[in-house]
Amino acid sequence: MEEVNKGLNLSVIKAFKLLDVYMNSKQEWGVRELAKETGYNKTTTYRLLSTLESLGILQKNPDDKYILGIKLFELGNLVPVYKSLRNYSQIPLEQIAKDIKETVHFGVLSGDKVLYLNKAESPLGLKVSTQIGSYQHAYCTAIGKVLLAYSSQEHLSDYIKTIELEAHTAHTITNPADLLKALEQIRAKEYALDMEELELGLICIAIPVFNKNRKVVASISVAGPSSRFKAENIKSYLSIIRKGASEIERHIRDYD
Amino acid sequence: MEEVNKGLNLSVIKAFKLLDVYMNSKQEWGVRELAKETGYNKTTTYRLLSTLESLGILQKNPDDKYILGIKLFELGNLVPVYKSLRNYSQIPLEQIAKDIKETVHFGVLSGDKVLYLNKAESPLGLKVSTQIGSYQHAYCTAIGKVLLAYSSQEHLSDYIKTIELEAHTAHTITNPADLLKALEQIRAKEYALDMEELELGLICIAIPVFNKNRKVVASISVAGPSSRFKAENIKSYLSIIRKGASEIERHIRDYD
DNA sequence: AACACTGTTTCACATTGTGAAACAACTTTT
DNA sequence: AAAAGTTGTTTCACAATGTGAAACAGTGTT
Repeated sequence: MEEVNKGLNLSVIKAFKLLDVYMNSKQEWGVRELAKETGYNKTTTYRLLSTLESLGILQKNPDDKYILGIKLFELGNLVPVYKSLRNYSQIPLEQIAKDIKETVHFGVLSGDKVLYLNKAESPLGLKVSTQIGSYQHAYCTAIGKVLLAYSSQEHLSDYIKTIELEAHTAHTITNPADLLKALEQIRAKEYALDMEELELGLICIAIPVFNKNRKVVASISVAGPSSRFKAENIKSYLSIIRKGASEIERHIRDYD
Repeated sequence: MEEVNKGLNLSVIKAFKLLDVYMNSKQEWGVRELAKETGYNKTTTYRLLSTLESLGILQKNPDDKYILGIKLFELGNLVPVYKSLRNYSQIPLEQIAKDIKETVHFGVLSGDKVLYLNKAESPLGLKVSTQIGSYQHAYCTAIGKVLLAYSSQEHLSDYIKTIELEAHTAHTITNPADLLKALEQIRAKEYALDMEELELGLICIAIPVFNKNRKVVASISVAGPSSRFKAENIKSYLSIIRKGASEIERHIRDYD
């Protein structure tokens, strides 16, 4: 229909493209609404949605809108990829969140973006809250910059070539040369700062998590409002995060 | 092919049936292996797997076996169903786990089974560890018995009629009349015990979580080895769990 | 060298999915 | 109260799409 989808099952592709729509926007969709969004015929959309509903992948609201169903939650929790990372990070992240009283994130580089695998939220009312399983740009987050700093030379040069460094705030790094310089500093200091580069008022600090071959497999960050995040705290924050990181590292020594 | 699947998309159904196989057993499957398991033709299976792989729903191991992919993890984390329950339970569960030093589970009744929505693990080495998103029989778990005890009369009589009360240990309740009597006691005491009914050496205690209409929407359980779980602790455990439950109840008053 | 496994491609066949249009059950507008 | 919007759902003729036996192409084992 579009390109050369050699021998792939078109219906299945369509079904998942329907589910994909839920990633970027609303939680509830009607038949015609989804049909317009995807460009599929109403009837086709209707039947795919009915099928997904019969499987529990989608479920219907009282007002006939479709939302993502429990079966999908269930399947998602079975995914073994990064599972050890997710499991072993849980308790250390909670400890860090408790000690620093800010939200802690744990992520890996998936393609060109940061994938958030786990988190532990700040006990305070004003806090950062991110969706586990969601993605964020790498160049304007502390986690992302750590992971970029320690990724391979080829991946990095590919990244620089292809990525549009979009300004999210006045502090976002938008110049490739500046980004490379920043990454070099991160490698030297073994931590990254995000000083309101993604969002005004939001500051993050991140460090790498190594496996036994000193390959960086993930990154931990602490994120909080600029009102609480003072320069004099960085040192103590780093030692707390590093303690958590080495706890994780102990368990994932063989991770690759 | 099987019954009257009025107008449903067969390819999509097959694709998800392939994913379903991952729920009950292994994490890695080859093409022919999955074909045999599902009864589908090798070629059909191969093409469905290729399609799912191209979507990131599955991914291939170095040895050509398929495992569940990140995309599925991502989609699973988007599911809004029970999301508020999951979110608001996190911190109270952690607090309970910290206070009691045993693993804490949080679940709802989904169909005839207990669906585990969240957990907080014991800080100790010897501990219970359950897969979030997984299911367990209701009649032989503390959470399940609580949820059954507070479910509607119709649902309960349906349950009793259809469910086979299989003995997992010598302590499992296998007689419908005994189960009904046990549920009655649970309603009277507002908590349930599982004295090694699912697994030898495993003891659980569970209480209901109410919404503002006094409808039970979930249940919290504490699970630990019989060596640590003494009768004299029950009272103090209950008060700790109840504190957590009321914390959750405060947030989910309107949940239905 | 023969066998037993994998995953993959081919090709003739018809089952299966398709989409315009009609329908039914609703709100909102006239 | 009628008309014009919505919505989800069903119909039906048509062919595109998915199917599966068999052949192929790799690996590892006997």
